[in-house]
Amino acid sequence: MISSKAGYNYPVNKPRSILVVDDDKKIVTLVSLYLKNDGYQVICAYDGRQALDLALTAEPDLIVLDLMLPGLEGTEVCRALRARLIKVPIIMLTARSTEDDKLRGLDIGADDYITKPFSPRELVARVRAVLRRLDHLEPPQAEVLTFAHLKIYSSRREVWVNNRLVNLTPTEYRLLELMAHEPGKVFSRVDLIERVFGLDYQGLDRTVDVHVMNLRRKMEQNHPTRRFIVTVPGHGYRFEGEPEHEVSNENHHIS
Amino acid sequence: MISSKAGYNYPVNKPRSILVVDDDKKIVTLVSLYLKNDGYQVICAYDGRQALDLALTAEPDLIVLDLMLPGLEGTEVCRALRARLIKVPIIMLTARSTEDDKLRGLDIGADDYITKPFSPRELVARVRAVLRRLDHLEPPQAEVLTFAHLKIYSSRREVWVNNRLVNLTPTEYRLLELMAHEPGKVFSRVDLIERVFGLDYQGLDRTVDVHVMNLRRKMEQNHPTRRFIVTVPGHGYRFEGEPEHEVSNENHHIS
DNA sequence: TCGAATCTTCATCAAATCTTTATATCGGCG
DNA sequence: CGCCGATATAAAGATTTGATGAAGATTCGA
Repeated sequence: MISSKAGYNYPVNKPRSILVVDDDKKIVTLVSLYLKNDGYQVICAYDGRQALDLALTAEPDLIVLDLMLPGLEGTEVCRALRARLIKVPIIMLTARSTEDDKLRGLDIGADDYITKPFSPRELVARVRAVLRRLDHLEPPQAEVLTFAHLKIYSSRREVWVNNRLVNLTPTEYRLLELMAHEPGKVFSRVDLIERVFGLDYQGLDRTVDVHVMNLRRKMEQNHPTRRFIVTVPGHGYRFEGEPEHEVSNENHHIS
Repeated sequence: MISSKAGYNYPVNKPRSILVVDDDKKIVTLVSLYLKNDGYQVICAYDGRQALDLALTAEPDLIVLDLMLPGLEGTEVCRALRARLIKVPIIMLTARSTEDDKLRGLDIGADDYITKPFSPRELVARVRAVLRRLDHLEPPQAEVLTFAHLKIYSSRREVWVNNRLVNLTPTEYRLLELMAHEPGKVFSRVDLIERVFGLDYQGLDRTVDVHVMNLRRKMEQNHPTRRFIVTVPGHGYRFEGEPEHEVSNENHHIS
């Protein structure tokens, strides 16, 4: 399997190979140049069919894949690979920067995306970042947290509410990610402070309130009827992952 | 400072005991104060010999240990305990913050260290963190308390009576959780006050009556024929919980 | 170094919660 | 039956808590 090559035990000295796929040859050439300059071996493909073949036979360590390709769409290539349980990291190139495209890329299993026009330098940086992440293979952490109307992509630290990107500060993101990992669990302000700011934090615990408020405001801007973070009076906050969780004490029956 | 009402953090189950060792009595006193305020039982020692004795006889759940001690060095105490395969978690207090000291502390089997001068709050936070880390390894304590027509989800702080959620105030929840942990045991009003509000509570013990009444009203709204909290005239209250009946299928309605 | 983004603190208000007080109820007992 | 101590209940007042807006402090990158 390809992914084993790109993973944990990969020899440090052997150069990584990267498959670059785009129907625009100029782009492929430019990107190859930069990647080679950074010490990678580069394989090229110019359509989807070719890309899929090479992905399977050459077993690259990473794929840079254009979303729109002649013959076989980039998304199809991605899906086909994932369907075969091939976990090689994929960075999507999206022509337009519509949110739809970005989301589509992440949803079908891409590890990262970058929108055209992009600087080759940034692409190289992202390649490095993705590979580094795999090498460290962080404590097994869900890469994507999915709930009704909410997706959290931890590889990019991105949060999407109702298919729209939410611009969060680092603190807000960490708060949300922490709580979303254990939906329903009540976190006290002290819990949150210790795990978001560290054990040596000196400030007031009321600070959490403000961050939660800002988080709510930003998220509910995209989904006014849904409250993701619920106050538990006297004790703290919790993330509600289930869309239909009834929180009233009215006299109705639960099936 | 963190404004958590003293007593809210008191563990429902058995309080943890912590051995604090330092030759500086002022430090011991200060640390003890903070730990007690967080709901721990504290034992003190002022030299290494005493520390080792107490560690063996009192069997504390955690030790806060100064590195430099008269008589027997902290490192020696630590080593001696580990040599006897005693795995009690140890947090080292190191006077200086040289990398050497830190490493030495961790090398000889400490679980964490903190360098002087330190904030008592940070120490308490580290104590909590170490204990939490250990708890994570153990089979988690009863996450759900289940009785006939009553479920208490402690991580969610939710109480369900007859499959309906009951909206409790913090005090009501704590009262119920405390008593439900020992069904049948009679709690005097003073017992309840001390464990729910803390030892420094100033009010009347009659206050408990009111909370019990509110608790009953809310619970019996969902199950009029059942009295969960029974009065024991002249003594206090006790929780009556029958173990849950056979539940074969979740998809039935209760009428 | 400056400026923008972010974080922290603070003041205020409304709502939830807690405590006290006063009165009602209950059970046992002479 | 009426008294007594103890508990239940309702209601009023006091306190605490959380939401929120805004000001000041800090951080970070250009």
